[in-house]
Amino acid sequence: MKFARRLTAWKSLLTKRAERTRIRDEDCLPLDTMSQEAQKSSVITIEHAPEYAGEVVTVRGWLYNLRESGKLLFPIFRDGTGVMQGVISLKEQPQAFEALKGLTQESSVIVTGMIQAEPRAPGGCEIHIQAVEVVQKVPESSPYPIQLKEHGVDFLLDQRHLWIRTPRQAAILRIRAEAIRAARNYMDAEGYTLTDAPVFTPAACEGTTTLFEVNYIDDQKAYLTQSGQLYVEATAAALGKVYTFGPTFRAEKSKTRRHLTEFWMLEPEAAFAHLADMMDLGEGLVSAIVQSVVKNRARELAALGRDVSKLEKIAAPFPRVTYDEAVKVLQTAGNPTKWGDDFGGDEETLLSKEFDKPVIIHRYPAAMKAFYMATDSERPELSLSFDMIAPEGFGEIIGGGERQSDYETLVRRIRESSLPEEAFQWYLDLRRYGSVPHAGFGLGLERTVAWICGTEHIREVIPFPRMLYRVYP
RNA sequence: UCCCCGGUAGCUCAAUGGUAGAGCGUUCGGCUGUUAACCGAAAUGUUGCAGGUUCGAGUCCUGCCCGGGGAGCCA
Repeated sequence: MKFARRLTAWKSLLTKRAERTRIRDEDCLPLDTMSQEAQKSSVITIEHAPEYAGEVVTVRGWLYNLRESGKLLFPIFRDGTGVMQGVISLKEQPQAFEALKGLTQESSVIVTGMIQAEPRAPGGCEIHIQAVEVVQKVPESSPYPIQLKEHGVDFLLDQRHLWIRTPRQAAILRIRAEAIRAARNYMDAEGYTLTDAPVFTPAACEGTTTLFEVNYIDDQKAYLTQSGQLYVEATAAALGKVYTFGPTFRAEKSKTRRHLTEFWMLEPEAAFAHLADMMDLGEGLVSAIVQSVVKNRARELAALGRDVSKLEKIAAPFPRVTYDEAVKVLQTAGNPTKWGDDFGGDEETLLSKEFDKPVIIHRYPAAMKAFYMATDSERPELSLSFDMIAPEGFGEIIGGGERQSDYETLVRRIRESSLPEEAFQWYLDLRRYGSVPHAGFGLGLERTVAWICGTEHIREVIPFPRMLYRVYP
């Protein structure tokens, strides 16, 4: 009902805007009218502009801001790779001056001019404009809604399709891409094969209350996956060492800065692997991701104002404490946690503040972990599980452990968890036909990227966040 | 589901129960080195919705809607 109401509101808002935004023909220039200057000069991206000092080049992008000072204009252009200031005087370039004067924010432009080092310009160089082609002028009657000033969260999320144009958001999305690339490179180099888990599933992997139910063909019900875990166990028995990387969905009624209803997980699984192997893999993976971002996305981290010295310290090995020890640490710090309690956000933050690296907590009580988790043979009340908590209070980024490989125990755990046994027959086959010890984990991409970027809220690190009561745009 | 905070111009926010305002953006004018430029002027309102109290409600009361933060749960 809430969605329906909001959708109606959005539709009327969009209709109103469309009425205001009728674009006139004279606002647009066909691309074949490119000036002779533009046709002669080489097209470059702003990130490489300093390398072209002294040369005449063409930049294609959008007008980010325009400062006017009489017969002198200072437009700032952005092209997705960065922003660069331009300068133009009425006296020297009257035609281009008129084209730029009064031009509205986010109008699309093709600009030709000479790159010059300029200490007074943000970024250290600027373009002395010789020719401008306005590809599309944003009409004054409906100016670009996002200004160069503070905005509220609700407004920005409604404008997410435009918000991602701002330099800060663009930097975050580039860091996300780098994190994904680094993670896949690391997993591939470790001999893991990428396999994909289905998005439609017949039953729950985690709790049943957080499933998104969808109508499948012919009145069947299906559910959006909460985790690729069970499928990756099957492919591990087929290929040995595997991982999935894809979206997962949880209908948790959670409104916190750490939650999305749709988020991406990287889930490795290896046959004949044990808890310690996965803790090693997890710290190696996280180190590789962080170091790759530090090395290849220094500009973006600087744009975010991130303290890179904290990230530079992130290298394996990470500190490891058992659940038993963690409870003692918390109690010593005056926290009321008792043995058997799960750790909430406060407890995680308290524990992570003890270290300047992610901390691994292992061997949680079996009662608080999922049905497929193996138990410690020496202390059956403990599970062979581990979590990795990010520093600086960014919360749990990895959860995993060794899987229950015994058929009878697994059947009993499925019954105890009130899960539909028939839906898990294929999964139980993995214990009928050549069951082996195996282990894996899930790494939450957005929480990891949020920590690396130091963002206040996880919603900024995914292009189009899906959250409780928000599926637009 | 529960607790706390909020909803006023396109945006960010003001406004002892007593004439709804400012800055930004937009429009018009000025300015040859601006840094979210600056200076001058103009236009812009169903104060989330519905009731109630009152001579009078943006302000107080009740209900509802919407959003934010957090708890539980989780990556």
